Amino acid sequence: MATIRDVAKLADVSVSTVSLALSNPARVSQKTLEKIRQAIAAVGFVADPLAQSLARGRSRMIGFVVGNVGNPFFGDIRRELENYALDHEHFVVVTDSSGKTDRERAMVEHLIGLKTAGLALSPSGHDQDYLDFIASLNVPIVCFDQKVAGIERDFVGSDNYLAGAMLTEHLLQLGHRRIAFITGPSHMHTATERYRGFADTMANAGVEVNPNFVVDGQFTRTAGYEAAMRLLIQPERPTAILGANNTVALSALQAMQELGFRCPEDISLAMIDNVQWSSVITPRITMVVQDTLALGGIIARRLMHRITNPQGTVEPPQDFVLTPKFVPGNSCRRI
Amino acid sequence: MATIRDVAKLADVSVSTVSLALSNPARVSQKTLEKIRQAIAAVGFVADPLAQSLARGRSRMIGFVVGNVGNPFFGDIRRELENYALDHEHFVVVTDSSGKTDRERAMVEHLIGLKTAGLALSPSGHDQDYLDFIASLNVPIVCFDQKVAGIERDFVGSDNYLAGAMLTEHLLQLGHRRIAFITGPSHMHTATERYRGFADTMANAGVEVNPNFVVDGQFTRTAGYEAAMRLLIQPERPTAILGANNTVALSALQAMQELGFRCPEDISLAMIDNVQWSSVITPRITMVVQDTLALGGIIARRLMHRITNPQGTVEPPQDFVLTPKFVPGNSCRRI
DNA sequence: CGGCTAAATCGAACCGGTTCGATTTAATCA
DNA sequence: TGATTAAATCGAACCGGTTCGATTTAGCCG
Repeated sequence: MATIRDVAKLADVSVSTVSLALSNPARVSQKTLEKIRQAIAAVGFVADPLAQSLARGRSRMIGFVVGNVGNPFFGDIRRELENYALDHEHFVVVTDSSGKTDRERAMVEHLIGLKTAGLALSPSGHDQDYLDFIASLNVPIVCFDQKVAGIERDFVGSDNYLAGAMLTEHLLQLGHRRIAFITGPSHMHTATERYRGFADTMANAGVEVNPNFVVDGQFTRTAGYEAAMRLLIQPERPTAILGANNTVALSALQAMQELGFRCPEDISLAMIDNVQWSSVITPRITMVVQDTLALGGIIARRLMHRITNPQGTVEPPQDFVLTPKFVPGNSCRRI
Repeated sequence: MATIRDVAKLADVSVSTVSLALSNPARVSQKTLEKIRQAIAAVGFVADPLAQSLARGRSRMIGFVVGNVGNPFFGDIRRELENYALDHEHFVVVTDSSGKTDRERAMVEHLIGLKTAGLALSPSGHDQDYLDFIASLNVPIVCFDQKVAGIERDFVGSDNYLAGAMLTEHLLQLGHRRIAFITGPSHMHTATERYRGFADTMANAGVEVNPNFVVDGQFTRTAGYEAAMRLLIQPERPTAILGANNTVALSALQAMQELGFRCPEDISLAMIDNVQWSSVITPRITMVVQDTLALGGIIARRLMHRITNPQGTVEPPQDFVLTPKFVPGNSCRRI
């Protein structure tokens, strides 16, 4: 592999001039520039990104840290970020924490070690130690999806309270009163906000929530399935189930099917967040979806903005909260 | 951030001794080792991975390159690889080419620039230029999923011919004769093999394939949908559709539903490869699935083996081909 | 044409490690 | 106790760039 010194030798200039020509061509004379250009082409020089990063103290990589890259929600965001980053000569490296906080932290540490230019992070940690860790990082970071109290960074996400409220209102309008709610982990902002939206809307309508109708689905398939089963075996069953995310809602659908309940004839179902093949799932689930492409775009622009504008003018962290959209299906019936 | 020189100074030894103590403690005396240990703890030293990679010419990163990280098939493999890699102190960076060959190449180049220890690659390229490029890389590479003729590397995948043949035989056994096949891109090994399995099995059974019953679904949603529509508007319709992968098959299901065909009453459907929420899709599609966890495990072990055993004994590339598994659903009826 | 300034170029130090031949120290044995 | 050898440690070069103060060159003016 050709190095910058090979180029310098061939072009008969100093190494520093070659470096300068590469980073700031305007400051090098025309004929020198031309000599260097030819020399670069002749030896096939490509700058070593590792050496550059070491010397500069910054790389051109952007770290993307999520709990599950397989989730299409994150997939869309990743794609948007990646396209935007590539346009700006940055490179996205994706890491997946599998939802484990300690692994997430290890990955962030690793990315920091790589001197990444910036981080797009969907944080799952919430203890003080983790918050201090994030705060200590001197790198542009845009958090998304999960708003964690105590992290003073840009945040991009959806109005989760509204999402929960919208679906609850919809079910109330259809005449449902015995509405069950499958929640997510209590330390997750999305989970608690969606639940708040549900609870407040029920209260506002003067409908009391049966405590047995609120079950924890952990946003996972197994816990969601179990939670749904607990709902379905009660003597007085709910007439509608509201899943706080796609995973628990579909787990509920599976449980319903297995026990022989029909949806929506026997029980209505609604969920927050889309899923890849929603159009071929019977019934089509009524849902509230996030504008993933818009979210991805905002994350990308905000992060690149932070990266390219050094901390000169210390812009305070900002929240970007988008309104989710109601997408009717045929999984909710009027009663 | 503390450097190795800080440690050396505090421990009152030379920099090279500290480095040696870190990489090969056995070659350093007990008391020196202890001094160094304490110094490291005192200054909070952590080796800079960039500097290490630059000096060593190799990093501890493994590149994972696929066309779509969102595909659960790749997701499972990624997870297996990641777990195994972390156990061996390596770090997986995931990149997604979005199925674009030029982007895939750019990403591989970038990963090579990062001096990755090894690559797990599901190649999409196939022209000679690309093959030469891959051949020129002096890094352990394990290819998977797509077997590309001309790439002399370890390969891990499933028996796709068998997968196509199994489902075809199943449909034949149920009495189907007018079986349609939605193919994938002709340059993809998985697509052609699956088709061969279908065609051979039909021929062996003495059943002629209606040329109008073989349509190209490109393994994508839009093309798959279009292909399925073409099948469904024919005056003499197929009694069964075999999708060469999950995407085209589900697109076909969607098309059938939209036109009012019932599955399996009107038309049977079968597919190769699982999909995340197959259990809640009605009907449950009869399919042949790959053992993704096993594939991931083999890829991981093979790659780490290549990484840790330098090319001393130049083991020839090896193919690992697993047998896929038949998973009955209720999307195929006897006629 | 000398003097002054801006532009162009250079040299050396630096980023933070690794590596390896050279040197010092310690252990072994005659 | 001195010679021999192995073990421990060191110093300097190196990986491949960047950076910045110093030096050289060029351009302009009086």
